[in-house]
Amino acid sequence: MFDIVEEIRVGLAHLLVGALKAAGEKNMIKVDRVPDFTVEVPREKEHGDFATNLAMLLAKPARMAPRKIAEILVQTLPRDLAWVEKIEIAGPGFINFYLQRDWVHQVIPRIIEKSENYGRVKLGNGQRVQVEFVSANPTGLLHMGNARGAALGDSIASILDFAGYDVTREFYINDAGNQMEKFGLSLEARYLQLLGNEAQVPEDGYHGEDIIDSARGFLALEGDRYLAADPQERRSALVKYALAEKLGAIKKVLADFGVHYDVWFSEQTLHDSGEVQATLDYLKEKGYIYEKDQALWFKATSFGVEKDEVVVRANGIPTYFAADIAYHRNKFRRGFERVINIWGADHHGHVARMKGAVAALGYDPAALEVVIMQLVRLYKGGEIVRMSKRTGQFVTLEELLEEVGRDAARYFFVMRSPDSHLDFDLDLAKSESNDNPVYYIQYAHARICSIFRQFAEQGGELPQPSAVNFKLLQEEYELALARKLADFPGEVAAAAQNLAPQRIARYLHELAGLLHSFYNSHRVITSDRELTKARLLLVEATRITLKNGLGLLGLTAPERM
RNA sequence: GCGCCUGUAGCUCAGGGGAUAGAGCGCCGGCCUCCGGAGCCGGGUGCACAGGUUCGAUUCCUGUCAGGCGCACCA
Repeated sequence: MFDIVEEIRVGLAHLLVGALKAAGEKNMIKVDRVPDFTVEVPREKEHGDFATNLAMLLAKPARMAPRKIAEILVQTLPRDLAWVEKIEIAGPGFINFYLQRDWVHQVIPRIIEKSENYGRVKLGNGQRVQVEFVSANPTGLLHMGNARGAALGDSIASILDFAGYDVTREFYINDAGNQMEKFGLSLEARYLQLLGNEAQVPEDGYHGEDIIDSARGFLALEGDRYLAADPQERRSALVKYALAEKLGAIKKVLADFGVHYDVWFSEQTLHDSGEVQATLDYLKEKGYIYEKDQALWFKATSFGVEKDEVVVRANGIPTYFAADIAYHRNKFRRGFERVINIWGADHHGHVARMKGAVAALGYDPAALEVVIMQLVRLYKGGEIVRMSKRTGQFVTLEELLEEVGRDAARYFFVMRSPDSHLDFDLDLAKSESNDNPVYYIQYAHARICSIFRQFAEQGGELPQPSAVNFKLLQEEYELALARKLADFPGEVAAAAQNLAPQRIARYLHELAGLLHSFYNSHRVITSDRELTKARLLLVEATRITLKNGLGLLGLTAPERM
């Protein structure tokens, strides 16, 4: 563990518990148990480096005034704490710890030693986690919702990896079921139209122009020889061709977006391998399946869900839900201890029954975690752009990448909570992309690199940390910067625990702000050689932290901009 | 009607049981011939409303109001 802040917190908590016990033995404070207190970093730095609410929590059980309790605790604490400068009792009964000013200095050599691993924490203990995200229908292009899911899922996966989990990124390909029928009918209509025939894309089919492109591609390859073919055969050939093409396009645009998967999982294979049937048989055996109106139903109500769900239609074809149950069984059988799905808000109704199904399969429903992200609303020219595939009027991820670029797009999607609706103003993103906060962060990184280039031109080399006196860093901005650097591992842990990449985005923005403030107040390279060395390593530690954090969000850390 | 998410500054949004609630955009005013001005510094009567729990609520709970999304033998 390379988290200084955490070490100090735990250390202070132990000391406080010790003091409470000692006071108890002397009958000065009488309580049955130690309350669930916190040691926190106060928001106001006037309140010290760390503060605890222990005394206030003891007030009631000990039947004493909190400030009185605080006094006793402080007196009982060991006196030989060299690293603590002073302890104060403040406000309603906070105990504030002021550490020796330079405690943060030790973080700098640690960061440089850890380098690209600075910020890694051992939260996951190698636990196997699967993150499934995007999983868009391979019948079209990726839209804004998919893009948000891609940025979120990939960042969550990266953060979990950094937090010590064994992460697998997976894309579930919905290449089976009803939509494949519609896909075939839509392609067929376009194909026939291209050949000058009368044909209509079904109303509930796919009306996007990309379907015409696919039909055109098929036509170029196969000519008109499917004109007279059996319609079933014709559609099958069209689907086979278009599916490969669509999937290829999806893979490519995701790669351009910086998203790479470990596993591409085909729904069809679940049907072909008999896993869907086997899963249904298993549930039936367990008594969770019954027949009604010629359909087979899953007893979701046994798991607190409002109503039961059809798993096999009256026509004998299993539903999407049946396949999804089989898919989740497959996931758990592969040994994942945590299964995380990133879903759009329009799928939230699916969460409860999916968890019910997981429970029915004999797995812990809590092992399935679903991050629901609210939908993206796209604005253009002050008006909402509909993203419906039906109208064929949606902006694709590809277009977004062309217009605002990968870094800006990814940062935009990840900077806010998944719970929050996202209004994406395309005009703003296009016309003012330079104002995007991502550049602010990247600029901090580039600035530091620029200093190093400057220094190298003068023949300088980065010093070894052991040859540097970090205590020379006493300016307010220097200390604030070092202090912020020390927070990084804790931020990674918090982001991982809450599946909240926006915490990293905020952290980086704040860190970059401190670097810019420091930069504008002090020069790194000066005639004072010792101070120059210390500052060079301070900004080097900052550069490493920025780069690691940007990496977690899938953003580049440019050396020049 | 039922369920999930959301109501924080002019706008878009972070944050979060504590001691003085933040950022970006926009607006106004400044920045030393010096490491990159995509930067810095200064300027803010804001936590939807009403109850409850608590030593302490903007944060947790309940209700009301408002917005979004679901509630298929679609996926």
